[in-house]
Amino acid sequence: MSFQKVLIVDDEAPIREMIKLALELEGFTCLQAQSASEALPIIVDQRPDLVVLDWMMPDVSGLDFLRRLKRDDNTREIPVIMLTAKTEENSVVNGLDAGADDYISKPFRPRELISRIQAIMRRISKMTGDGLLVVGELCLDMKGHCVFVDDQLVTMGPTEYNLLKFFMGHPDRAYSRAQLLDQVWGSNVYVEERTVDVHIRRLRKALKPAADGVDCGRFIQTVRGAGYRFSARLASL
Amino acid sequence: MSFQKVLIVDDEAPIREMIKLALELEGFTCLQAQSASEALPIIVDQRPDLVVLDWMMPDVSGLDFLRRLKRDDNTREIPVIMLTAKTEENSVVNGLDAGADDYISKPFRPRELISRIQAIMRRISKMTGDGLLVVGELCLDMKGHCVFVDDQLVTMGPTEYNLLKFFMGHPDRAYSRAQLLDQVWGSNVYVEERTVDVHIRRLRKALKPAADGVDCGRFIQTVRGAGYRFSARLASL
DNA sequence: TGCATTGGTAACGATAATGTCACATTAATA
DNA sequence: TATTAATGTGACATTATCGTTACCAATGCA
Repeated sequence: MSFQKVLIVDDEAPIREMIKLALELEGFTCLQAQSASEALPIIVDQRPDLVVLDWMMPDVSGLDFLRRLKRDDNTREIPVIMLTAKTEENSVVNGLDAGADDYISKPFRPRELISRIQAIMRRISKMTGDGLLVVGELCLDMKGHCVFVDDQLVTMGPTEYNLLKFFMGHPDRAYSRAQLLDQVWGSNVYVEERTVDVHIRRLRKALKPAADGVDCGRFIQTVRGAGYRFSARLASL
Repeated sequence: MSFQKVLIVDDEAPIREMIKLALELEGFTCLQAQSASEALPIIVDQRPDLVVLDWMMPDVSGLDFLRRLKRDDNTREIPVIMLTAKTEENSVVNGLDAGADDYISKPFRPRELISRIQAIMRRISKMTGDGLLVVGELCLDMKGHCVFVDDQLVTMGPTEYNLLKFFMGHPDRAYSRAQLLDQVWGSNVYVEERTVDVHIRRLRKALKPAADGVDCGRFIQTVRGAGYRFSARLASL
C-alpha cells in the first residue's frame, strides 16, 4: 500500500508472524509468502521494497530463488536479506555472492532484523534512523503518521499521505499513473487513472500551506506523457 | 519514553511474583518471562522500559542474554538490572562489564529492588523519580494511580487510565486501534476495534473536566485512517 | 441481594475522504 | 496559429471513517 513494503518469505508461519509483528510496530507494511513460487507473483505485482528470504524452503531453495531474482532485470534491484540457520553459516558466503544485501542467522533477534532493514532502507532511501523522511523543507514522520512543511504540521487525507510517503521513498524517478495505483492504492483495486491526477493535485495543494509559505508542491513534477516524479531538485534535470 | 513496563525474566515463578507484587504496588506494569527465549519476543513486541534479569536461567545464561541485548543497537538502550545469587558475586563484575545498569544479589528485599529501579528511572527517563508523568497541564501519578489536570484531580475508569498511561509514555506516535488493543488491553483478548474509539472518547471527556478548565483531550489526536496519537504539541509543532 | 461502577457493543448522525466527471488550461505539433 | 492531446481544477455524489450516545452484561461492594 505504501512505501516500505517488506515481503517475508518463509515456510514457517510463526516466524513470519513474529517478523511481521516486529516490523509493523516500526511502521513497515508486510507481505507474506510461504514459498518461492508464492513469492514470485507477489514480488512482480506488489514490488516490495525489501525481501526477507529464508534459506530453507520446501520448493525452491533460498539460494536458487535469490539467484533467480538477481538474474532478472526487473527484480535485480530489490534488496534481499537472507535468514540462515547457524548450521548453514558457510552458506552465507554463497548468499552474499549471489547478491543478497545482508543476512541474519537464526535464531535471530528481531531487533537485529529491524536494524538491518532500517540500515538498508536508509541506504536506498532518504530515511533517517528514526523513521523520518526528510527532503528539503519537507519532513514526513512515519511513526507519528504526519507531515511537516517548514516545521509546520500540514494535514492531508490518507491517500495523499501514502502517495507522499511513496514518493519520498522513491525520489527522482517517474512513475506512471498505473504504477502509482499499484504502489499506493494496491494492485488489486480498479480505479480510473485520472484519479491519480486529482490526488496529485490535492497533495500539491496540501504541501502549499500558507500564502507566504514555501510551496513544496513543486517537488512533485509532471512528466508529460509518462506520469509524475518526486524530486528534490527543481525543474531542471 | 518512561518507565512503566518492567519485564521480569526469571525461571522461578515465586520470585517473579514477589517482584511483580512489589513493583505493581509502586505503579509499574509488569511483564513476565521464564526464560531468555520467552523474553526475546516480549522485548520486541512490548518494548519494556526496563528488564530485570536473573543470572541463572535454564536455556541461555543471563550473561549471554545480556550481551546479546547490549550488542544490538535497538535493545542496547533498554536498562537491565541483574539478579545474582550471593555465591555468584564475582559474576557481578562480568554483568556490569557486559552492560548491566545495576545488580541485586538474592535474597533481596523488595524495597531494594524498587529503590534501584527508581534510581535508574531518575537517571535515564524523563519521568520524575516519584512516578509522575507530566505533559503540559497533564500529570499522571503512577503511585497514586490518579490523574491531574491543572493540579485538579480527575476521575476515570481503569481502562482510560491505562490508555492514558500508555499514551503519555509513548508520545508523538500514531497507534492503530489494533496496536492499542495489544498494548493496553493485552495481546490475547478479543474486543472490537471500535471499542477503542469509545474509550478514547471517555478519556477525552475525562480530560476536559470543567466547562472553563483546560481541554487536555486535545492531546489525543485522531489520525484518520490510521488510529490515534498522543502529542503534547498542538497543530503547529 | 441491591446498587454503583465499569466495560463492550450496536446504532445513528456528523464529518472527512474518495472517485469520477465536466470543463478549463496548458503543452506539443504541424 | 490552429489543432489535438495531456493535464489542471473545481464540484458532486458516494462511501468510509469517526464521534457520540444509549444500552446491557459483568463485576465489585455494601
